[in-house]
Amino acid sequence: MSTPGTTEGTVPSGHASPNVFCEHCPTRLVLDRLSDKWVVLILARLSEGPRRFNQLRREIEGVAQKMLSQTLKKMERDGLIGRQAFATVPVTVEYSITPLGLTLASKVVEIAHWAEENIEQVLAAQASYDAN
Amino acid sequence: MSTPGTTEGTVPSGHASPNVFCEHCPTRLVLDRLSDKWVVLILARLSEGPRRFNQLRREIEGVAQKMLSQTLKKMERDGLIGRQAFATVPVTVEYSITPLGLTLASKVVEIAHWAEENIEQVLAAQASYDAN
DNA sequence: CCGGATCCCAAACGATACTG
DNA sequence: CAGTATCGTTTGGGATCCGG
Repeated sequence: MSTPGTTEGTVPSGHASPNVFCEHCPTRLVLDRLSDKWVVLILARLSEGPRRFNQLRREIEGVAQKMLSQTLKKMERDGLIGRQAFATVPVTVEYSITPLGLTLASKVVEIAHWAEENIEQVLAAQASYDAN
Repeated sequence: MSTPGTTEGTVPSGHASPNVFCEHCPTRLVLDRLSDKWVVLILARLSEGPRRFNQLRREIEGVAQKMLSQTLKKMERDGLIGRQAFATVPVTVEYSITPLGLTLASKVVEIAHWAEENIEQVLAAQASYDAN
């Protein structure tokens, strides 16, 4: 990435450049977000347009309410999505993607596409590996 | 992705098309791999060239031997990386990326780049959020 | 409808020690 | 050098109930 082959970044302009390979670099936080299993799917959905809470819940199979609300809160904190509540009764809440989130989403949907396109090769490799 | 707005894929050719939003679709396996915290970093390193075990260990700060060998084994099973042992003494093992792994790596390094480029915006958003 | 609070289990992860 | 084995801790995440 920044400085292949080294463990700490050089300093090209101002302060230490971020380097995901460095243990305590905050960029690791971003990669950790992708570990949050649902972030990828939420980003993909919201990049198509705003969604209400239960709407998202239905569209993303298998997610528990707790995980969804937790994940949405984290993503809001990270500035990836926005949240707007309408004082209807019962209350309506709408989540939307931010410009920042959209740039990440564009990268992330490519991973999803890759998964859909190459899953068969992966499954074949697994079968072959397990045959030994 | 495949069929936005629905929960199950249509069947264009042969069998059900993969759909990451579908709960039990195997494409979820791929996304789960990215949850393996070290996969991204290993892919990035190996896409630069082959590495020996301890070489990788040194280049990826903070990884435990156990996690590294576990993760490498999974990735080999998935067909993302190759493993070659040389009967030297002591034994030498070299890991390299496969053509399949390389296509995924190209997507994944973009995420890493995004992290390095946008981390400040994320940190700022967090600070702003926490101020409330 | 949109969540928060609580409980609980399984999996991930890390540290250490040991082996071919 | 390149792992495996074991143990203990931490975290993710699902189920359920409750409240605004």
